Amino acid sequence: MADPSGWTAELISARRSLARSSTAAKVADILRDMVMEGRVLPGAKLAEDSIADALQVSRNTLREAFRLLSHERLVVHELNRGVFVRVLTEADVVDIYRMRRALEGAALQFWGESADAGRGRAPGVSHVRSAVTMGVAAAERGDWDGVGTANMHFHRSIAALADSTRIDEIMSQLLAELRLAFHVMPTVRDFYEPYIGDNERIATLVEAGRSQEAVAVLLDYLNRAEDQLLRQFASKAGQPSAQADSAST
Amino acid sequence: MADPSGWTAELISARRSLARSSTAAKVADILRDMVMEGRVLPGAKLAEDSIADALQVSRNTLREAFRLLSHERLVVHELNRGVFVRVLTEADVVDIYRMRRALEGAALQFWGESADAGRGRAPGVSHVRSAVTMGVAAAERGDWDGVGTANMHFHRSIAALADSTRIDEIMSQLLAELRLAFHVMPTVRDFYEPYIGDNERIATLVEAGRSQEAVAVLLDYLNRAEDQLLRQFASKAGQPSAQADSAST
DNA sequence: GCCTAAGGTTTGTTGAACGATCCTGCAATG
DNA sequence: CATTGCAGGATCGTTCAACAAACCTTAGGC
Repeated sequence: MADPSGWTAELISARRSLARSSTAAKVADILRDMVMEGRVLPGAKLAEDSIADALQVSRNTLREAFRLLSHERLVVHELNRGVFVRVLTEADVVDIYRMRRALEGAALQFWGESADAGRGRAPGVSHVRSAVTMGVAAAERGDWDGVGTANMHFHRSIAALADSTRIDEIMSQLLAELRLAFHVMPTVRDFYEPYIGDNERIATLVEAGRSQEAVAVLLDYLNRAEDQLLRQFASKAGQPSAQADSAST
Repeated sequence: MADPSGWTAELISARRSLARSSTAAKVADILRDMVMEGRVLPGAKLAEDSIADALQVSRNTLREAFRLLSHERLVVHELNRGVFVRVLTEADVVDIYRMRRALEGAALQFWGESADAGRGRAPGVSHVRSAVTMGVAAAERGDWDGVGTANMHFHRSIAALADSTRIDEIMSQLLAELRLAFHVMPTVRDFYEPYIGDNERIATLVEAGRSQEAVAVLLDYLNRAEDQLLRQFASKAGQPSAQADSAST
């Protein structure tokens, strides 16, 4: 009998394409992407009729999709008024960074105490490094959106050192939330440029198994990034609100 | 003019009862409570028709409620098959404790580094202590459900030292998920009794501002609790599955 | 400018209908 | 006996239409 692992291995890799999902879940995916990519800005109203018409789905299906999104903090569901893209507040930013310090800091610290740290080349560490490489390359070609994307990959790979699906999921949500702030920021370059070297330093320390130092640099970075973002909020405080947009206009 | 703070204070306290919520959200609350209290066991199917009939709501409203619940990991939504109360796996337990070590550990550590720790009687600390008191009293009267509830309050108050609504929320969800395991456990006393003294020790260390030692005791507790729970899973591995219950039977 | 009322719009819920999918039971076959 | 195939029934997912409730906008009066 010929080795079956060849063609059954192909079946295994084909499994992903069999995944079905409900229309409500698909609609939620579409809306989430539009929000995360800034094609619908914070404050915008997601009007049921126009979206249901545009996507050619029933209003009930759309409502299910809204309910699916409501836990992700990208939209806010206001009773009898509808669903809106979240406007991130300063308190949100403070809370998000508080949680990032807890999760990313703990992930890095516990990883450092584990057996893997003595072998600096574990799989998770290579993801940390490749995110740095990606960010440096994007910066060199002036692609600041790409720098931001690489930075998100970097921080997700730090958290992923914890090897926890729950932590991965929460981390994704936190970074998605932060994107809401960036969509209304004057320029992304000003935010990311100062920190490219930090990621490089952290990666090097991680590879060397010097996790306590890596934690210190990481926490320092998170503190500075939080401060910078809050300063952006403060400098916008006097400007008129340009965020009351609607999906129907 | 008489002091208005008396009757306006009553208005303020009555505000909570004015909070409106949609029927879908109310239905989700009812179902969540039933799952968390073990009135519907893990593996049970939440059949649309019978629940909609029982609650006298439309099937569409119930479906919205299911979608509201789907992020909380208490139920699992299977396409074309329905919604089921989650059966917690060993991998779930490992992941939950991994995240608890990250969150509770970080909350306690960062709190220790903050200005509050030198004043061991900050508001959050009193909640830690009162949860301990509550647990000891419950144990003395043999109320082991009460001990479990107090233990949950204890760990939530530890995480709440982080002063983060997101951390509080995640912590609540993690502890709710763990309840799923306890609903199918032979006896809760065996689980909690060994740990009452740990909570006492942690609280005393927190009050004394000795946060590093408190972190060490906490992490040790979490490791032991995880091991014990996993041993319970292993000892159940050969038993027939009594979990394929249905809400309609 | 402020307040009130009326009208229009939108949301939340309901119920019925239909198609797709799954589950169960039974029969046929090797 | 084990496996496969088929039919029927049950359930889920989606759609549609309808209606009531709540909100928003506009117009008029003071």
